[in-house]
Amino acid sequence: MATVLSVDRGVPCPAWKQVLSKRLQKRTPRNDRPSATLKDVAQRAGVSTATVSRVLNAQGKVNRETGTRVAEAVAALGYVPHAAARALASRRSRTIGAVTAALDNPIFARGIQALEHRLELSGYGLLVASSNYEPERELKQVRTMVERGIDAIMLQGDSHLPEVYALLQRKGIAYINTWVYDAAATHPCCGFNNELTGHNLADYLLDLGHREIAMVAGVTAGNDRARNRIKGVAAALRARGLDLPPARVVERPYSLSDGRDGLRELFAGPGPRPTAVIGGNDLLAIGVMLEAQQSGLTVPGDLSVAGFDDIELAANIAPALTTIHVPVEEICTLAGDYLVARIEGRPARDHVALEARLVVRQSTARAGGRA
Amino acid sequence: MATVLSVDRGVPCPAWKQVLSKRLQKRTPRNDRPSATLKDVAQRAGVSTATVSRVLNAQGKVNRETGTRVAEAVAALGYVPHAAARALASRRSRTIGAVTAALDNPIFARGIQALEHRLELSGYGLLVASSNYEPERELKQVRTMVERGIDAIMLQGDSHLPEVYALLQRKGIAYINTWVYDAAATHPCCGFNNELTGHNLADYLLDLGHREIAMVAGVTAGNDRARNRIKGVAAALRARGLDLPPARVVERPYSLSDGRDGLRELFAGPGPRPTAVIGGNDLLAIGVMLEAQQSGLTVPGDLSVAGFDDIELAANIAPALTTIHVPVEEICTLAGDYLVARIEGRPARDHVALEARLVVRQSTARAGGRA
DNA sequence: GCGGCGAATGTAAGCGCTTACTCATCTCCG
DNA sequence: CGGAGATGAGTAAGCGCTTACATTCGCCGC
Repeated sequence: MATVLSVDRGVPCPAWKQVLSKRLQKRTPRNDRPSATLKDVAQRAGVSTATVSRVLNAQGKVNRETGTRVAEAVAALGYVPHAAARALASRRSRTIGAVTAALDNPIFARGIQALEHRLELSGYGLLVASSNYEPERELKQVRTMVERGIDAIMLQGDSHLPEVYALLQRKGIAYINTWVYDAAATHPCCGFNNELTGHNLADYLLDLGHREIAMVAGVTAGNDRARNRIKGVAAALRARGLDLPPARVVERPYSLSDGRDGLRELFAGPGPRPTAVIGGNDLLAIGVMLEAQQSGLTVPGDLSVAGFDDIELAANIAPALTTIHVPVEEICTLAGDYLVARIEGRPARDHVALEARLVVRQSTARAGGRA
Repeated sequence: MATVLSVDRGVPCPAWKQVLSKRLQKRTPRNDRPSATLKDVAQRAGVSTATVSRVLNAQGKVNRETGTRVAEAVAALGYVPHAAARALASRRSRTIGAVTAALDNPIFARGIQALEHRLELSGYGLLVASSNYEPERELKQVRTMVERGIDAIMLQGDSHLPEVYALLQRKGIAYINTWVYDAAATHPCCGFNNELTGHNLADYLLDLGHREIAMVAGVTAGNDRARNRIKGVAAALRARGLDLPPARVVERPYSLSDGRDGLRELFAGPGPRPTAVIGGNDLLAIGVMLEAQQSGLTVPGDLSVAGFDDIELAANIAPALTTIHVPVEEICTLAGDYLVARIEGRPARDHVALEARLVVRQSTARAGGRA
């Protein structure tokens, strides 16, 4: 399709993994120049290490003048505390982990970014990993994060391998499931009711007169959110005496091309063509929309399309996408609030509900009516 | 523009920060159930801690049978090594840092994800932070990462505050600048020549007959890549006796709406309207394209648009975007290779050039010709 | 004038691991 | 058959901090 034209000039063209180099680096032994330690600071300031530690940790209890002297020593020596030593002695690493399904879905990336901002405020670092929606991999990642001594961890969804919960509980590590809300959940969570949003979105399409509704859903294996969204849609249809047969639900990961691909499969299916397609997330929905348009259909004239998430593109593409707005920054910020509170021994609400609202735009219209 | 319609049902609708809770958590003292330590494992296996350590670190030197016995003890106790202790004793944290400009630009998120994958293979964790293109903030983040004991760090671009380089060098921490390549650079780098890609892209448009070329560039303050792309474009124009006056370059962050906004400003400027606009990255370019289309222009008929990066959307949107394909996964994977090699004392090439190719698609056409 | 108290600081015991050394066997040759 | 060299395992000294506990000292009330 796309012509690839190299107009490169001057720079040699190395293939993947072929590289240029100027010189080889010699091994730099760690430990080269031993950095200043607490002891050095203490010596220079003429106090004990305990006092320096107190100053650094702002525990009050220190004479103003002594504090100043220490601060000067710290500055003069360019002293940088050694986190591992601190973690070992205090049994706190001041790092929090987050395992996300996929960083390359912008909605998740935004969440991670929001969490990082929140944690930065409280002086925590953020260790990330992406599980690619594979539970086994998630477990492994949680495990290595636990080894790394994270103080708390943010998870996505609530269907995790039992070992994940067991490990976290055994180690007394605070955790929270995000993107989901269930008042009756046994685990802390912060998010919204995915099934309900699916239900609402389907209701809206039904109200527009659509009867032939299909979905390009996310892959449900190990993904409770995808599952629940489908469940909600199916329930809404059932409530009106309609059905959501398997052939009307195709599962795809989460890219634009997955969405395009999904629509082609739906159209190849048996029975009447759907008049409305719900994407399991905006990327899928937009993929569906682009595929429809590029195969000559108009949206929403010939096909209504809706999604979940409300990524930036949803509001900007033409036609703008009707979708469920997910307050991802809020979810992750609140999750950060929760984790920090738990670490620091403050009480925290462990079931937080946020609202994911339907945002009607131009990609949906009455069934049958052309635009 | 967009109607917001709440069809929420059942779930109360808390405003941002308003939350529901089921019960308050009691403080869980850390240290609750002291986890098994090396010593416990040693005891159970009837060996010394040194032996257990050797087994865990696969240093050979251990009898097969002893090894098995230790492994059993580890499993039986559910032993998880304590990374901080390990880091303190070995002076290696097995974590690497990455500070990116913005995680919510999908191209960067993909890079981080690729890096994480690479590091996972070698057993390293990834600490992330996003600087929002603010040098001061980057410095602060590098500093806290250094405190956290990262073994190495990946940076974006090559214009960092001198304190950043100084700190890293003083601490003997390996680092690499990504997204840039300069054979003569004093710092390790892995990427491509941004100026050259700007030059190539402009040449291509000039070859199509465009003379009125404008840019919606990234914000240049503290961003060498944005600066160099502009520089390349300007050089190409100059080489053909043309000019790139300040009014023809507007700077915007990196979102779709920034792109739309940028085009409006360009159109409001003096002189003839540009016939081709280059976006400082694909998000900006696509924003430009959407704005043009939604204000009644056709792309590429009335306006040619091109970008940099080649995000997934570029190939899928209509018309598909002509852009510079940036091999971000390769860049970050190679950067990971480099950092791991340096940490482990292996030699590594410290100037790696990759190619960023022009990919011609449908958003550009001959000047004057409608489609 | 003395016991007592609180504030400011020092002392030192670890936190859980790695690793340089040491030591005991065992193997293999001359 | 003695000793050099391997090999496998143990001993113990930290790594750089935090923190419980001890100490010092000035000051107050009676």
